[in-house]
Amino acid sequence: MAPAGNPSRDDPVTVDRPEFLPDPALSRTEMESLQRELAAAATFTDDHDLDPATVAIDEPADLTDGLPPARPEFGDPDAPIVVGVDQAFLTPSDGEDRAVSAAVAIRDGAVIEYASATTPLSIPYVPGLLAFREGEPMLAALDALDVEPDLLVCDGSGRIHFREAGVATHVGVLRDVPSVGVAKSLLCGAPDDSTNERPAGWRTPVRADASVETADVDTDTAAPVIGHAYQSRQYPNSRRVNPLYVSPGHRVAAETAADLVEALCAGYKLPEPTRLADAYADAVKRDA
DNA sequence: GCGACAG
DNA sequence: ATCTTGTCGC
Repeated sequence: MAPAGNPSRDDPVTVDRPEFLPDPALSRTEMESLQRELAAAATFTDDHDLDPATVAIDEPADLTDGLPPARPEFGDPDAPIVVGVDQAFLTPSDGEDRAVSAAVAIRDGAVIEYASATTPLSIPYVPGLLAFREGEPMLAALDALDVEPDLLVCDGSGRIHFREAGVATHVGVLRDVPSVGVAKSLLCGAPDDSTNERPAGWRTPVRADASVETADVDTDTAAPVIGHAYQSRQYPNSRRVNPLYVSPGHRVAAETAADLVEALCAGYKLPEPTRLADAYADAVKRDA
């Protein structure tokens, strides 16, 4: 049940904007200036035909007995295709580290395709430069997909980023496809309200702070909203679950990004596309 | 110098 | 992200 392309790292990756490729060989300074140019090319307003209602997922997938089989013939063939992307890592004590990138395409609430790619990792994780470590693996997995995504749901930040160019923005601009970033912790910025003890469904804007260099953080003007803290799940008598940090990747406004992610959540903390991509990445990692 | 930092 | 069993609380 896991048909998966397996492109090698040397296969050229398909992009609409090759000048923004996240080349891991760049210097840190070059990576940062590339991100500034990327942010300038990104669109943080709605430029798509998506309606949260048409991508909504009502029933969570049952993962207790493995991943659900891909059923391309199921559901409305004209519904938007939402693709969740996530990575897992292979760390042999002797060889090189490799990334397992997984993409899961969902349409009308059903999985229609799985695709993955296993690629060598060139650089370590550096906060703010995640796209240069995981960008190529993600693009390789997206290349292995037969269907064309109408929306990308990336694991990590989009506009919530020092230069407003997180991995969701990076991949979205390269492919010129609407994208949103879903992070489990906050990279930068400041929530309007405290995120403690919030009920499911609650959200608050996240505004740029002094660490966001691309935004003007003056005294009199309110700082721009770069994303939202969204409480996707909570327990009745406990306040342990942390919120999700949702931000625009490309061609989606901050408020809409939160609306879309809310519609894609079906009872678990993570939106279904991310949850399935996470499980699929682990599955590929296990038998590899 | 101190702090703070997606996966 | 990853290394990992039991365990506290829905």
